[in-house]
Amino acid sequence: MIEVNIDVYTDTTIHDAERIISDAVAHKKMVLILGKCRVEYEGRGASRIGYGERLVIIKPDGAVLVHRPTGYSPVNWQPDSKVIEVYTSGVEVIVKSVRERPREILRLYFSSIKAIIVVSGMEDKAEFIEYVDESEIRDYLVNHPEAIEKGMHVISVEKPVESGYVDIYARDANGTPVVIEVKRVTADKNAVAQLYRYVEAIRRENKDARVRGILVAPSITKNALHLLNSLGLEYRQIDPVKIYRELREEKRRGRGEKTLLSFLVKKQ
Amino acid sequence: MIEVNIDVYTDTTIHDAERIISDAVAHKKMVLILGKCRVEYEGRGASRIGYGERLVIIKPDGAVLVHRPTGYSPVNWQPDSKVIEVYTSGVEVIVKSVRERPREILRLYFSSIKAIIVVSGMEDKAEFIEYVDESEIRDYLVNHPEAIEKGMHVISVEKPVESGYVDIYARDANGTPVVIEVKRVTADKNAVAQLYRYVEAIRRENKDARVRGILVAPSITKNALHLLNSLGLEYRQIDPVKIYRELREEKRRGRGEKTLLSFLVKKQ
DNA sequence: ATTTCAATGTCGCCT
DNA sequence: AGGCGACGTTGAAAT
Repeated sequence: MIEVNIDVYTDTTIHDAERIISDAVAHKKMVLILGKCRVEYEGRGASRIGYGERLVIIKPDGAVLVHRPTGYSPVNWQPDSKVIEVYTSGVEVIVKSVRERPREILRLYFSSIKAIIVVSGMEDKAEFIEYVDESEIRDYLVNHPEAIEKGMHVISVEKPVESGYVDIYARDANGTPVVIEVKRVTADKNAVAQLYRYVEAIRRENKDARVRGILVAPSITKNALHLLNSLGLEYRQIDPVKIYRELREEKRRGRGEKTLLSFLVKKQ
Repeated sequence: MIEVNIDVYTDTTIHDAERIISDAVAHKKMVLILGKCRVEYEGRGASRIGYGERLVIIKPDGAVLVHRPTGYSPVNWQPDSKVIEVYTSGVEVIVKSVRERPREILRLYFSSIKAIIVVSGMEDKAEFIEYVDESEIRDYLVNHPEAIEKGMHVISVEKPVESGYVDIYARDANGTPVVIEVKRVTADKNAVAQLYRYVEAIRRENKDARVRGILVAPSITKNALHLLNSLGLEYRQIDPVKIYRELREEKRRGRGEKTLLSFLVKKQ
């Protein structure tokens, strides 16, 4: 198994720095450089910035980031680059990063280098998961009520009742009213109490005790489930990630139908 | 004079790591952390990512960047944050960054930390200079309308209309109104739609259908050109690099003759 | 403080 | 590879 290895070089000579960086880049390692540099960029745009102390990151895939001491975004960068040349003028260490398509060149001129950190064997295979918010889950369930239960059909969304709003008000296959409360994260006793209040409100409205209450969430705490059961309410598990992917898929499919006119009608 | 100072810590215990990072953040130093972590984000959106080896940057202004081994953009970030808490569960070092307006929380859970680099006294006062931007191209065309078409004369610049601003409002050799939209990069359908909206707005204003629309850009996408043609609009190609050089030349030439008044008259 | 518009936007997906 | 739309867009200028 490969292990992360980190080499730190401080107070190097210009020539050592050139060799160390050059070597690391050649071996597709990640390099961090802390030093004073000026930067020139030319490509889609063109810019330059004089000497300042900066953090430069060169990633194994050729991405280059020049960070100033403040701010979220790099002052200069290269999203990726095929060729990274490292050389020296005798006085400065120069890093030249070239990107094709679009043709862009980034040049870093280091007048002094405080530290070089070379990192090899970094591994990050984790999947980035973006999940949906509650309203998106609710809208998805409105469009796919069968995901809650076969034969379910939606009557209204965000229906106002005494104590708030019922996320989804529906009827099941038998025509029995159903109050559906949606949570994006683990449901707790508060969520159960909320659902119960809404169910009671609808029962009073309908003068009918046969109103079901369903709590829809990715998970539920033990205590909340116990309370739910004792109140005669129900729980349906959903997978937000699955819904997220379904939504993405739907969005993607919908995009295809877009016509010239629909584009023009669209604001901006 | 303050000097840049760099402290590198490797193979620290969880508790030492917590103390070092906490201390550095408190003293508004820049911190680089190389280690294995998972990340949770919640705010405008919500995301999580499991354990992976990453580079985390905490800047003196509270900006936080979580970088994977590849790619330009951080997998998670905080543009700036008022509060950064560093603590430990005994097993993990946890960094919690909170941003107000919009309320966003970023949590990093380090299961192992390979290296901590603390940088203090970084100074970067250099000014970032961008050579040609859209407004410079626009101003160039305002001063050289013949570059667009012989006989063209400018009526107004940044003329406000319903849906935005017309870059250049002009009349051609025949006196016909012309709406000119300038783009510094390849024009796409958005640019065409924008121009079309402005042309329509001017037609309504003038109660005159004889309004020309010209999109000025270094290049245009195939679809955009097709849309442009079907809407009866026109395209003129310009070369930003050439304009950049002309501007340089003019600036150089003009420098000698420049008087206080000529400068004051000049926009911006 | 809010809104609007451009961006070396970047990124991912599709043609 | 190029077009197209979305983004936790970011960032700056104008309101």
